Amino acid sequence: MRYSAPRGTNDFLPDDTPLWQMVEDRFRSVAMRYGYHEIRTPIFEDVELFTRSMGEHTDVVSKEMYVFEDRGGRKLALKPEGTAPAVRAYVQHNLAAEAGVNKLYYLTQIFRYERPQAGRYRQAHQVGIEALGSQHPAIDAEVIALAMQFYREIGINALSLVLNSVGCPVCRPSYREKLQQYAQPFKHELCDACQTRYDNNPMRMLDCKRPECRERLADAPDILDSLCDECSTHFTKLRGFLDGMAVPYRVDKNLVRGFDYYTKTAFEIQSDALGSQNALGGGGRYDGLVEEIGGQSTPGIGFALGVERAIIVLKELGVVTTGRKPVQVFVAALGEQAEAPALLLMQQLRNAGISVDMDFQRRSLKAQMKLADKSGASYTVLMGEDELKNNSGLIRNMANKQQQLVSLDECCHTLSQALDAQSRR
RNA sequence: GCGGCUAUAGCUCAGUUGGUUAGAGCGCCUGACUGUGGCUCAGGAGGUCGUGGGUUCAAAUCCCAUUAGCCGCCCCA
Repeated sequence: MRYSAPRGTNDFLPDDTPLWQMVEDRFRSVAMRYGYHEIRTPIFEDVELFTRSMGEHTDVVSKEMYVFEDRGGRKLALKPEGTAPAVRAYVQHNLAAEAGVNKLYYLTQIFRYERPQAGRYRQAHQVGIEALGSQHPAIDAEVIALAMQFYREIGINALSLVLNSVGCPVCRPSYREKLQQYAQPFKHELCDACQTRYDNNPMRMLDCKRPECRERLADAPDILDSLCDECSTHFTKLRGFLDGMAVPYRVDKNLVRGFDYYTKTAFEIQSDALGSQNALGGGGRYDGLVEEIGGQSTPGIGFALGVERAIIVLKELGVVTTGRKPVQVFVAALGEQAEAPALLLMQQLRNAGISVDMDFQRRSLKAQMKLADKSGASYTVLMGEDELKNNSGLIRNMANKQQQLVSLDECCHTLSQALDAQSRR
């Protein structure tokens, strides 16, 4: 029997992982510069955490969660998103007791039972942040700026930032009613999905992609005209901050986010390099979520960005190099008597912080040189009969073929200096 | 969950109207160079033709099912 990875999951092989590491490293680096701290939460949680926070009528909750019961009868779910678990941990450990705003970042895997497609997998990776404890629009602006800076630093510039406000419990209900009233006369002409949305979540009709629905709803009431004073002021200030920071964006009154917990600010980052999965990431404010999960009423805002999608875009743009990282030194040992000295030298080099590899298949010198070349090593140390007679190794500079016989005691020091000089260049 | 396209070597792909031992390029191994990489040349290894059934004298090729990937819908990261 030959096994393969389950549907919708991926193996990331040594040629892939350096690119992933680059993306992850730069995300950490940007998040740190914005004053965020890493949080790690379990890969599974109580099912209820997600049904309560995201809303039981959302697709993710109603038909995409990996739900299971453990041997103790607990109803659990593999996490389908990162916000609810982070907020749960925030409440559980009373992080609110800390001074100031809690700024958290995470890198996580998420699980959703969906039909796989490029950029859409059953096990996917997200990086995200959550800022808890401020309702000031300045934090919204900072969160959005962070996301855009992250993309810039990994090498993605051609993006559109789409912005909207989805209101709050004060103004949203009346807007929903307005929308229903508006659509009521032609409700039966909308697609099946929209007819369901009409009842469950009328705002979702607005981002329907069907041309017929779009046309019918083109002149629907604008949520931005229906915002309460507080939401309206918040949105205006946010726009002012973004303008001030020179973060370009586009307001789209039809942008609606998928989960129920969003309030006020909603944003999405899109790329043309992706197909129908054109959202690289998105986020928004969730001022009611902490309370919903059982904490003190606390405002919050965050985002989640899809790592797979970012990597698809990077490859599409051709701005990145893939492949393994080179080692610095390769040791070519000839014959059995060279094995022990070779191992010793490698330990010395590694203790000195230098990456080293050798051949472990007892191959010919020629074959070992080929491996050395493939490994990307800057230097190869040849240890054969002649060298060992003199208690030495022959250090070969792979770039210019210059060779130098150096006593084994000096090899580590010599290589270390040569590599330093090289990296300074 | 719905509709469609695809599946041949590690990778990218050829494979005529079904017709003997299924090919190429790259990669891998060996040698030319018995202790020296990249270039070149010469050899070589490697394939249950995704899987299971069926039609046929004969199937990589036609039919059905199944699995997986991709495209659109849906959803979203």
